[in-house]
Amino acid sequence: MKVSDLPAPLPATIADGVFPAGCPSRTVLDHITSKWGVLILLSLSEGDQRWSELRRRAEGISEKMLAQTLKTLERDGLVRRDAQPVIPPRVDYSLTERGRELSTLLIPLVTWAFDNADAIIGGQN
Amino acid sequence: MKVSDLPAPLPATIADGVFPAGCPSRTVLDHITSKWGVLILLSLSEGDQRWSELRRRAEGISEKMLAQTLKTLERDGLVRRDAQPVIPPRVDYSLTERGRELSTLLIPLVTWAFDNADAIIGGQN
DNA sequence: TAAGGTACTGACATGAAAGTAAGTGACCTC
DNA sequence: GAGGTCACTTACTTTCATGTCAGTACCTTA
Repeated sequence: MKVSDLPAPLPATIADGVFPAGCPSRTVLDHITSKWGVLILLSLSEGDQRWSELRRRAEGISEKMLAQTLKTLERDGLVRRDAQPVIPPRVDYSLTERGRELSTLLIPLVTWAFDNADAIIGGQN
Repeated sequence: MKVSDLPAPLPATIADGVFPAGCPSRTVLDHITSKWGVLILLSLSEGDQRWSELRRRAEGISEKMLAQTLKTLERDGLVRRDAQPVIPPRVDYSLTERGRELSTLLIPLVTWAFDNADAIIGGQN
């Protein structure tokens, strides 16, 4: 094993503690690691999408959860909502700069989960 | 259903769809993005730790949740449990190779959340 | 005339996740 | 022999995330 294989050290604030309860970072972490949050962010990292596309792509999501998750992500400044006043309605969702930043970190994680899923779940007798 | 049963390999499958409901990768993702799972993995990335140390560092966790989370992570092959038959008992927890791999992906994410938390939460009038 | 697409919202139900609190066993110290 | 330490387990309760379903407003296609 090489030294370079070791994980990068955590910032001292995080390392010691792990980090405080009730800290905003916990809330943010909860949002971005939520069941549907990850999926939405990932889906949008592929490009702008409409409500109905997201609904299809985040397989299994209910309309209520889609609305709720999008609202949270929008409030967090990760997703942009662009409603056009046409009939029938057309609403496009896209990542903000911050959202794109986040998705670049999320992608390796999800890719890893995807690659290791069989070994992890399969290896449990 | 196994991930390896899916038609296309990696980028395409994740990109398109986002990925299937009921897929093992969703389960794995749920484990590693769980509220306490992240904190435990992160804490252990700093080095081996005992039960009581983890309890302190993952601030706010109950004993029940600590036990449950550790069990899940152990089953997933991410955490190693080393119990010494001494009195009083001493149990050391550490990351497996797979766990260390994962933590290298988790750290940038958590660091990002930490760095952006104030801007995200604060920016919501 | 009816059915379907589009992007939602709101009321209600439920089930899983999480918290609370107490108990356990083997020993050691006071 | 009372109380403390350590690493848990178990039973019970509460909270919250999520699901289900119905409704809205307007237009298009069959």
